[in-house]
Amino acid sequence: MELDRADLALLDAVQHNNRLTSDELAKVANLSATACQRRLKKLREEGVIEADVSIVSPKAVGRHLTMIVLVSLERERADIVDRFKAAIRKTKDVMLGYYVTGDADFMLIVTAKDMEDYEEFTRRFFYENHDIKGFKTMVVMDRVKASFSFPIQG
Amino acid sequence: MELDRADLALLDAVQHNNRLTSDELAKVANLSATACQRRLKKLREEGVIEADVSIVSPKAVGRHLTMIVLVSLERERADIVDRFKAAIRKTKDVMLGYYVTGDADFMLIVTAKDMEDYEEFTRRFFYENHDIKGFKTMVVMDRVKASFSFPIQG
DNA sequence: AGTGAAATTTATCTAAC
DNA sequence: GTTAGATAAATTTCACT
Repeated sequence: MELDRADLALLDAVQHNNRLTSDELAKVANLSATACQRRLKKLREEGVIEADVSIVSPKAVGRHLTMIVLVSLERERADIVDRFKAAIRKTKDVMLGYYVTGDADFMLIVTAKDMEDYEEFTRRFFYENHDIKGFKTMVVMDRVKASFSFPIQG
Repeated sequence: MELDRADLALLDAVQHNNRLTSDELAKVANLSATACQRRLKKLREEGVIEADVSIVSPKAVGRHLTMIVLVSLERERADIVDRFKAAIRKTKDVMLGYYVTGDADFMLIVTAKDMEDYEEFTRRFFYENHDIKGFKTMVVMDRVKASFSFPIQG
């Protein structure tokens, strides 16, 4: 899908705040409110906007721990990789999961209520999975930034 | 802030989709639409809901590369750490930034248009910063999961 | 306190052009 | 792409438990 300057301006606005009214969006895009709505509808239909979500404070709902986990598989075979991807997708404790090159095969961001909860997760997710060679956990001390946004037309 | 079962149900709903109408939310929370709106307003004011955003497809706007970067500082001194946190916050290329324990001091998720763009970022962000001992980049081959949500009451 | 129903305000959608 | 009118949703008010 081709994106013009107005589309990019709208995307940049809603990736920071998707509760702006059409009138507010009209100003940033220099367009009418109706045009903005039509464009955003299309951007959602085309998958340029993948989702619209509220970012909930993990601490406020009792997820006091966040972990960065680097995972190495026994073999980087397509079926093994795919099986692990499926496991990531269906496991709610895993917030983010990336398949990467380099020292590790996967990087996960996992939330847990406490250390016991995390340990329970690792038993369930890692120790019962024979495809996994090993994993390394880094405990998050401070979430410095979690903007889920990136430069649009910069 | 104290959260009851209805609050948690609302949070779980909107962390997956914040464009649900109050009538739809009323069903999931077993409450009236008015009550849902009031609760969500308070959850936003209290910071339980930190933000409401659209998740934009990085590829669709030309951010074809995502990198996981593990950063080590020369010394883990408070002022150095704080200065680096400030740099993270003001740098738009950095989507996520965590201060962590373990092998690295920081884990960043960075997007870039292409390799040249990423290299330019590393020069600007890392090589000019004398507090940084080193960094290790892992290229993302597949973003398996990016839900930004976690289990609520589970 | 927190709820829910009705009235008001506000925003969104559906045409028309 | 816009403007204007119809539709729908979010706020506000208020009576209630």
